[in-house]
Amino acid sequence: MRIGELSERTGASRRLLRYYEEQGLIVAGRCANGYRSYDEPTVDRVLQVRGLLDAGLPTRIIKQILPCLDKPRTIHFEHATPEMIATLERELSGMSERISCLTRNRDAIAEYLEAVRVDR
DNA sequence: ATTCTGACA
DNA sequence: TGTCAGGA
Repeated sequence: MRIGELSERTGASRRLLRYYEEQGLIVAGRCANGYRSYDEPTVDRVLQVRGLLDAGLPTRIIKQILPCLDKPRTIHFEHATPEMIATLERELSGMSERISCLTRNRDAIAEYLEAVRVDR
């Protein structure tokens, strides 16, 4: 399939799909006319990448654990390398940090909203 | 009509 | 990431 169909099936814009390819997150073949050509499993790959991106993982990290990705919503740790583990552990700490930061802000905002609600 | 690359008021 | 240009 070409980029247009992949875009519709994954929800990622054409621009984004080309960017993912630039970052080495997905692979694309080329047709005689120069158009990018994607195979079926690429759909899941993109969904997988988007999920990781939404989770806050930077593309450079995703690139490293790409060989562990297969079907949607699953990560194959069978192919995990020591470096990969170390990277993910660092990422885990970072995530926890971001989560606590978000939690603090959420609570602060909730409190503010509550105060506003009262005198209204 | 669809995609490509490069670039940024 | 969007979007515009200039081609194919």
